Amino acid sequence: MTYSIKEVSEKTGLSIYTLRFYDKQGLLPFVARNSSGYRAFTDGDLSLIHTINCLKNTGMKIKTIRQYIDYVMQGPATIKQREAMLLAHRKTVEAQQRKIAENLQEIDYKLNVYQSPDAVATVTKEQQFVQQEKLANQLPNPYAQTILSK
Amino acid sequence: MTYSIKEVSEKTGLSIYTLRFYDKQGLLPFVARNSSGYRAFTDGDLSLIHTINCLKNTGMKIKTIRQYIDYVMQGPATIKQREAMLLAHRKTVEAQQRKIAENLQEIDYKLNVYQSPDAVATVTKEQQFVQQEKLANQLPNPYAQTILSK
DNA sequence: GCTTGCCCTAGAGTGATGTCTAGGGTTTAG
DNA sequence: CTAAACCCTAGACATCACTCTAGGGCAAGC
Repeated sequence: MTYSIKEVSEKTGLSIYTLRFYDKQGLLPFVARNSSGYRAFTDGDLSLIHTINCLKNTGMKIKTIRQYIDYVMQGPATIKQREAMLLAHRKTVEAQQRKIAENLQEIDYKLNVYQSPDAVATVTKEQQFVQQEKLANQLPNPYAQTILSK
Repeated sequence: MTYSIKEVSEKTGLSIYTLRFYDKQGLLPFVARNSSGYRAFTDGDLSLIHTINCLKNTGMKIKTIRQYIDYVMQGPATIKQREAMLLAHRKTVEAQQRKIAENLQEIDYKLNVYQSPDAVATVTKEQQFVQQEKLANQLPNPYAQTILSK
């Protein structure tokens, strides 16, 4: 049993264009063709495409994914190299996660300000501070309206 | 006290090019100019650039960040809108985090296979499965070497 | 045998986010 | 007063990852 590109598109959520693009980029050297030149995807192919998707979704570049796939196509001899690649990638993904978590905290801090009952007062105070700062350096007031009553 | 674009570049890690690009995109309407037309950044500006960076690093598009900054420049009247924007963004960031965590688990699963003492056996078995599958559908063997000894 | 709905390739186009270049002005130390 | 090290703009160029178009082939139902 094999799948057409349309079926694979529906199963994976990748557009037909994207699948062909990946093939052109050398990400799908394992996908065979039938007698009419149509791509014939097997279940094993789907599993590899799933792996490709994982790497892509965690920010790995297509060139790097191709390197990984090339190793896979060379068989068990390249297990060490694959391990090294995934370990390196794992580190960048973890760093990415930490960064996102940090930034999310800052966003939450902002949200807390906006959701507090004193939001208007806090924001007004910030704005006044900025205006004083600009004034002190003889720079124009960047805000639409001036709120300067100390 | 104000900062030059180079100082801000060093403080934020954003390149001078990027800072100017952001300005062109309307992200820095609050940055004033001195008598020579040079940008003069204040501490308040740095704080807003920090916020912009948080939003950017969590995947918010420049257009959307500009909308947020536009609200900020309109003063306390737009607090509700800012809150709504950050809440919506917060949801997408959380979804993003979940997706990354999922994908990382799959990568870890692969890593476990590669790091196991039976790695060669496991990988060889996978490869044999794929080859059987291709054979069963009269498709060519995608691997460099054939390992078909049942 | 003709229409419909697939499939193919090559290559052009798009959108987001920078990055750099050319050409020119400013500031400061010697 | 000049060299070095900044600053500016406009706009070209680059990169990545698609997305689409043109032109054409194949397969199944009426």
